[in-house]
Amino acid sequence: MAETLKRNTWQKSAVKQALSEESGFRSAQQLHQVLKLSGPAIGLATVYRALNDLVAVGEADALQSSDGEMLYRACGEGHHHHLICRNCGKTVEIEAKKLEAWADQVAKEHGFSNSNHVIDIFGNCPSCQKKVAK
Amino acid sequence: MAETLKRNTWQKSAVKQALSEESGFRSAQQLHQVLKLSGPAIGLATVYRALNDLVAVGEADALQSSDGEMLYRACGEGHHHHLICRNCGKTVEIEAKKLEAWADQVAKEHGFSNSNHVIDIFGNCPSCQKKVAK
DNA sequence: ATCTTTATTGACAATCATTATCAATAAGTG
DNA sequence: CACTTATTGATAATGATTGTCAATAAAGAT
Repeated sequence: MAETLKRNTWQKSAVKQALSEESGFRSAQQLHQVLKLSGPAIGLATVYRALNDLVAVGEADALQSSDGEMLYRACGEGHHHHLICRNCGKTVEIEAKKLEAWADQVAKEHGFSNSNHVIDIFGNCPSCQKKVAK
Repeated sequence: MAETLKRNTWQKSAVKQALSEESGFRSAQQLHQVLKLSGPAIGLATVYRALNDLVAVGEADALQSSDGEMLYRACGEGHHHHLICRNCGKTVEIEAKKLEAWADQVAKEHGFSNSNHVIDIFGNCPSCQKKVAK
């Protein structure tokens, strides 16, 4: 019952803002790098904790990358999906209203509530294809 | 070019069969346990290698569990997606041929090659909804 | 069946992301 | 200001997965 009360720290704010300034998904490690550069020193463990808090409160979405890394993205402003280059990380935003509807529909059909979804496409972008075209 | 030729070993067969005898998704570590019990000693690394081979050849599907473990499942009649309960982890397989096509299509439109995609829906399954319905 | 080549194995070390520890710090409150 | 304790952060610990490399054993050739 005792709702362990949360305190506001500049670290939490920093993580939250850093995440919201990124357009796509970022790993905790990436965010830590960004934060280390653009401000006071911040601990890696703290970044992880802040991100987990954000996800718990629903202010961030999380997904696992194909290589086992956890990726985070600021949540809220209506979400879109991404087409991501496996090589250079370049991302293209994708509109997919139909998919949004489809996802919710499927969840309902199976009696699932509060549905969320993760839809991302990975591939090799044009410029990276040229480079690899040995 | 040089197609590194594959050899048949009892270890590979054992992993393949062990996986096919399981109904759902199993981790490499789990399979290793099973194999250690029901047969000659087999190395953990070997299990990982065998599983990766199976996935590469399309005889197994792989996905990441929410706690970062890689899970494998026998057979690979094309890949499908999942509806996953946030609470108990129960998963429902989803067919979505249209989405497969859509994903590839989108990738092509943007000049991306070798496209992959991740489409998963999260929610609270019926039975978990009851429990939480405090 | 025996020899040869080299893919494969397996025990263990090495990675890498993430979590746990725990003393020191600072947020919120009276 | 003083006090309580959530939070931080440096570091150790964990745990899954991959790399290493000498020893082993497929598959083909003799």
